[in-house]
Amino acid sequence: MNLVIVESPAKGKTIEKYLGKDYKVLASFGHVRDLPTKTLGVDTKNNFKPEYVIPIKARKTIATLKKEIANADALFLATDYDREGEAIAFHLIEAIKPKKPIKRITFHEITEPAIKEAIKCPRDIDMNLVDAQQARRVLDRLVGYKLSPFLWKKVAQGLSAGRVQSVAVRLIVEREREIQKFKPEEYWSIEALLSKDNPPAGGQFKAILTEKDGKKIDKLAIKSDKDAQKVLDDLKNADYIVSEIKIETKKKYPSPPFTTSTLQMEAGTKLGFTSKQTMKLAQDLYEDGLITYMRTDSLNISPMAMKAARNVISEKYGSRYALPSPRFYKTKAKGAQEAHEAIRPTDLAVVSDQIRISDKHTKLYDLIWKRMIASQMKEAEIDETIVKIAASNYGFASTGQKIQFDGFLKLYNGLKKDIELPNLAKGNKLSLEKLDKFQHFTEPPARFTEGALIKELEKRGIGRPSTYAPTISVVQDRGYVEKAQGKLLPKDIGMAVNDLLVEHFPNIVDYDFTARLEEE
DNA sequence: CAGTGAGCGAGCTTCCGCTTGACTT
Repeated sequence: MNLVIVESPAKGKTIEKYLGKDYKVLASFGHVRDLPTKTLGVDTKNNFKPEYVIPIKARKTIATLKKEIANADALFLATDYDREGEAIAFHLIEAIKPKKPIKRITFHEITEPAIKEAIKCPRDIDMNLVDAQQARRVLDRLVGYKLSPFLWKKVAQGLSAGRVQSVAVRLIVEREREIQKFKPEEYWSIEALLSKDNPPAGGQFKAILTEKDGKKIDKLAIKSDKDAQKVLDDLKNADYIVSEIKIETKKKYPSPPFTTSTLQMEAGTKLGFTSKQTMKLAQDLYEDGLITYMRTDSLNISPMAMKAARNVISEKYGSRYALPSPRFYKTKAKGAQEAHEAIRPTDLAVVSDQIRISDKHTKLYDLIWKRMIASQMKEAEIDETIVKIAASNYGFASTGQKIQFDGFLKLYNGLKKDIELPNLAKGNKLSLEKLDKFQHFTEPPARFTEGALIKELEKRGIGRPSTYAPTISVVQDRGYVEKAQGKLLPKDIGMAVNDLLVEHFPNIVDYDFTARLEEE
């Protein structure tokens, strides 16, 4: 018998099924050793040597694993293929001290061929990766456990600061200040309602003023009612003549399948779930074997699932919606480690009607299913007609849109209505039905929603899939930030703490601190 | 002699990232 250790018990069950009776698969339930919580646990005078303990929660796990390894011939460490996973494998050895052969194996997807292949090519623990994790851990501890007491002394008991949470607060505080100092700027737009001469009936369409004396008019160029009125006066006796018609076929491609961050964002905007709620629902779906792992930064899809998607698309929507060969996506997220697949249904034949846990589970599953299927559907083709219209020394433009082929839009993000223009030709004379001026004001930047903040953190490489939702919670629990109408805004204490940290520890709350840490 | 207050020491809070139950509301 061989013992295989993975991080997640749900994953373990699946893998055990693939490996058969010669293998027993157990879970470590995440990390099994960590720095002590009560003390710093870092010897700053001795090359920052970390002191590790086995947390109470992990003691039972370790006891079980020790017992099982005694009966096993060999130990396979199948923790995740990333920095934390490598460290967990290392700590498992340190905590168990197995007297059996140890093999480290890795895979990017939980499919039978991937697992069987992994078992065939074991390797040693990569100590460089382990050391990178230890450095990350020690640094986070030093930052968190040195800065937090500084705040207890200067501001209030129980406050906290850290590499990730303090930057999150900073983003929210600085956005709020931008909004506060924002001065709205007035500007005007001019819109003509036109129709084709002979016959005048029907075929009306709108055109926007875009040019003057052959030059583009800046959006903010017309600053007052007086300026706008002057344009209207100038155009009093103008003839409106079609000067140019351009038709372009544009392709619109589907979004990639979900990662943790995009799932949290989309479930927030489309379903109104908080990131915490989304993760809880996704966890349930995962534990029931309905979706792949939900804490991931990878856009990869197993070849088997690609094929399955193609079949579903051909069957449900017709083969012209299927792609001749699979579409691959590459992650743009800084520091992505891609230990898992993207988030997708494990069996694409299961549709949301069959999910009978709760209404919310059904909705989230439906979103994941559609996003996955759409990502392998053919792109949409949209004909865009741009009409330019000359009116004395001014120029107007109107854009028409016609969907030639809906492709993935049939399933995801819906169809926008066609914008119809009458049949026009260069030189056509148009009659003016109405000429209007509209007042506008520039808008301040928007406050962060949970999703927008997660997107910003991910873009900067700050935080990981497992910490986005907890980070949003902690900045609220500390009283730094509150949510109003779904938007995050700083409270006084959040602003005060931020200013103090920026003043005394500018390099640590710097937006690029994490990026530099990763590089170095 | 009761009440007040200064002074002192002990004990508590805290990070990020990996994972779920076992708790409480």
